[in-house]
Amino acid sequence: MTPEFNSWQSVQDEVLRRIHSRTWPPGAAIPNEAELAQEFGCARATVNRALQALADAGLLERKRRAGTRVALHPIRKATLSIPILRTEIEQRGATYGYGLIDRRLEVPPNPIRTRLGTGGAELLHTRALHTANGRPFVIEDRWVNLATVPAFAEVDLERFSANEWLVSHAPFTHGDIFFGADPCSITEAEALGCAVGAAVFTVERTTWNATAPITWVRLVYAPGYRMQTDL
Amino acid sequence: MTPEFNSWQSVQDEVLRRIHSRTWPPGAAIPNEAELAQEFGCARATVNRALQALADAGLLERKRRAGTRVALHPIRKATLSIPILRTEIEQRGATYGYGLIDRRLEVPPNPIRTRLGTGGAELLHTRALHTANGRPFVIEDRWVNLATVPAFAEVDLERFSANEWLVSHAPFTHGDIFFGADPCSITEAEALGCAVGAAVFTVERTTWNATAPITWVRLVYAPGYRMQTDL
DNA sequence: AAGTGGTCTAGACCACGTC
DNA sequence: ACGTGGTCTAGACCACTTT
Repeated sequence: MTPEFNSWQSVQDEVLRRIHSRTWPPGAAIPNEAELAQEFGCARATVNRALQALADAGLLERKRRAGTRVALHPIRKATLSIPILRTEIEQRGATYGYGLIDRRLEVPPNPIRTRLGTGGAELLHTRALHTANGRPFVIEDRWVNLATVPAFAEVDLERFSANEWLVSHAPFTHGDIFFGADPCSITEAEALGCAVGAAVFTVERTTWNATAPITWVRLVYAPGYRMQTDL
Repeated sequence: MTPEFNSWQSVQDEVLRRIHSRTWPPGAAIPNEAELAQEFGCARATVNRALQALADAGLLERKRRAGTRVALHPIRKATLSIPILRTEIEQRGATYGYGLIDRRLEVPPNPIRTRLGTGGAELLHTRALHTANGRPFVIEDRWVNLATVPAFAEVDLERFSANEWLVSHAPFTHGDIFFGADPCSITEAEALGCAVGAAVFTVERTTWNATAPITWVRLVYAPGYRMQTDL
């Protein structure tokens, strides 16, 4: 007798099997939800849930009226979780440490001013070092827009990292993030205790609350750092 | 009168508003689905859909019996789409080019052999250069396990890149991916036309089909490359 | 115009984890 | 043990897009 597919996961597994076995080759249209529901002996909503998950994963392409097709070039989507730095370090089984390097009110250089759109206003510029087992792990170089987050001016940055405070007190609605590789500058090399010009992994993140810019941060990881995720 | 929340998106917006306005502060428990459904005047399934989306986004933490809480440290999840290299270059408005550098059957060095778990077997080692507007963009250094993908042995790699062929012909069930920054080696510098030791962004990806290893690939991007995504 | 996916509803049962 | 989220169902209406 026909096996039963009474959970959306089992439906998803079966659809995956047909894609991998090329029963439904790349580019082909697959039966519509109603037909599949009948074949699988379940409700259409269950099929919908399964297909939607596969479309999110990039394996199917769905359009109203046009139906559902197997993606020609399955674009894999890797999800990076971006935890606070303390958690990132502790998850590696290391002891977390933190120290403030610098904190001053000043007008940011042009590229940052432009990205944040804060014009000629002064922002709070903070620099800090996060350590793992006492060894330099990452530099946090940050500009905070006090016009959006006035309470940040009062935070005792000797004790709490800007990273942590902002995450729990200044929710953002959207932002962008860039990953790259750069040669280590002189001041960065000094803080990280590595050679000038060494290849370092960098992250630059800008966040907004609605249209109000909150902060721009550049993270410079010590040489050898790798960021990982599963597919 | 009470506004109506008859779509899961509007429910999500309202919940978001309450989180941002700290009506429901970080760490607090929020009413259960049945209560919210009644308050919002919609079905519980609609509330469920909204809360589930927010939990996926890392803003809520849900546990059976324990209920739903606002996350203390909202872990942002950035999703990177990993397209085939041709598309990545064309999306930047550049002309895509491709050239095979090398192709030979050999036993991989120990680290790669260990990662793939192929023991002392020979794998197909290919090296290729992908160009944007004729300028070196990324080196693709790849080991393919012919035991899993025998058809790959017949592919004309002068015409089709390994990247593209594998994506459409060798679906993988899972894999992992590492991002890092490395100093450019001599051979890499030669292919990319940059200085030896320059900081380059690197990606290392391993993929399996069930338990069978398919391929290991290292991508070395030309200096200055950045990977971007939105939050 | 018509067919497809997208979503909502009301009710039900279940799995899990906390109490 | 029991309350919570997780899911399934059957039916319905709607939005979109292609024909």
